[in-house]
Amino acid sequence: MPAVVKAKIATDIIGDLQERELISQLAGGDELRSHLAEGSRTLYCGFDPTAESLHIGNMVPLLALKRFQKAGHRPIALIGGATGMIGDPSFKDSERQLNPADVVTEWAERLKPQLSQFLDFDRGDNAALLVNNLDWTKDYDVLSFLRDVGKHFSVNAMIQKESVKQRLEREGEGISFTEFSYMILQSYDFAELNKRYGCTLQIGGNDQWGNITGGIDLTRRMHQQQVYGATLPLITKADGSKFGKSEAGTVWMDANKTSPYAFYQFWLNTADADVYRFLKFFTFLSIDEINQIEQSDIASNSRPEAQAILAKDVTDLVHGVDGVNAATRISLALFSGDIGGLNEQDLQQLELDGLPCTEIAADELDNAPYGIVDVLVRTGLAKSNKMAREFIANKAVSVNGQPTDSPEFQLSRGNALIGRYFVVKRGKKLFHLVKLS
RNA sequence: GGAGGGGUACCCGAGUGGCCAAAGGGAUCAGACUGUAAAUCUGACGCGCAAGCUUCGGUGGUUCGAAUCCACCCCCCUCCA
Repeated sequence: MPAVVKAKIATDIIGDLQERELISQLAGGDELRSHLAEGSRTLYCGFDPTAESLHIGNMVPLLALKRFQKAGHRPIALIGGATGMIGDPSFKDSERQLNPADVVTEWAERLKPQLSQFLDFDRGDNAALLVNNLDWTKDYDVLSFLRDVGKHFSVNAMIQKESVKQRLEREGEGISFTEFSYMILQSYDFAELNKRYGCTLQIGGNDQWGNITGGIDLTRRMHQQQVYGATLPLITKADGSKFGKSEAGTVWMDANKTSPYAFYQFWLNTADADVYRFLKFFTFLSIDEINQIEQSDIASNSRPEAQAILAKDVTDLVHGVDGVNAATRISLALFSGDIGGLNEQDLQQLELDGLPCTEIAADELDNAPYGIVDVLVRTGLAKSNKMAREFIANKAVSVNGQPTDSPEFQLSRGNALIGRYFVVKRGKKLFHLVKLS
């Protein structure tokens, strides 16, 4: 175990996180505080490959790692190549299907760049690390594992964990041994990271409490080391709906799954009741700065600025300055610009910037012009012809900035912008670009 | 293995031979109001321009007519063994 860097750590990171309402539970409490105050410590957070991309729900723990790094500690981002093969049962109400091994491998691979972009890997003493728990589990044989690791776990204690209780107690539901073992694997990660890197703190979502305390116990038993844990709250919205979904579904961090524009729009649409909390959760603005924004929004008595700041900051964080520029460019063009007056370059830029786009062969259109109803369905702006007609009847559709009130309206070269573009709008904020090719 | 209860649209849930494309609520979507908020109000919410067509766990059957009755099958829940 590397010697602890004795440099005095100025920031009370736990206090800072608490101020941001980012601490749910602490294992270790005051002792953890002084442990962190004494010097640069190593901490970790795991991310299982359960999808091909991280989503914004994963940002809270990921940013927390970054916050710790900024405070002088060393973060480890762990990819759950092993745990992802098993599936975490914590607070899940039913057994889940195992993902195929090659899929998990592929997803794990995709996590790497997403995790890396947030952390600083070139920062002297507290440069971040990226590890994969498959490295220390894949060649561990069953008998040794059961003897060396399993022996430290009491099933009596494991079944007391709140995270699996409903699976054990609820009628008609069960839990396979496979999922039940998940806790052991994750606990072992903590012990292993403690041994390898002197890692003394694990952070994770609220639902990870049981797994984290499991790791604390195991590390004490295997390595006689006192380690700590902290959980972060589940992000909630004031209106009770689930955080992280837009009308298009999950908001992903992968630009190919959720464009920077859509990402930016998601944050821009944050409710007033949530936005100042979200600034604390998702940005690195100080509490003072956030309070100042809130005060000035209240004082101005008009449209608050907080949403724009949030959207810009978070988009910058995930998609970089180019992403922010693309997103704001589109937003400006669509929401406050004159769509009919966009020039060719603007329109091409909209497409490049990630506005949803559908191509229609131009000669196809010459033979049989597309009615607006068809176009709405084809672009996915309406689910059925019937819906499309309803939208038109409700005056909810416009083409190139011109409201369309007839279902007979047809797209043709004649009414295209620069002869080949249509900006179709449905409702107040849903846009689609149609391009003739 | 025995006894009872249940499976209805995205979710919850009413309906027990025709008046049922199926009450009510939630979610969702659109419009008005606004700030690309919230709240509120209005409307839509299986498919179809329409005539009409396809839905009530599955498959057959009874009937002029079935979500509703009958048979068999599948799944879930409760109690007993």
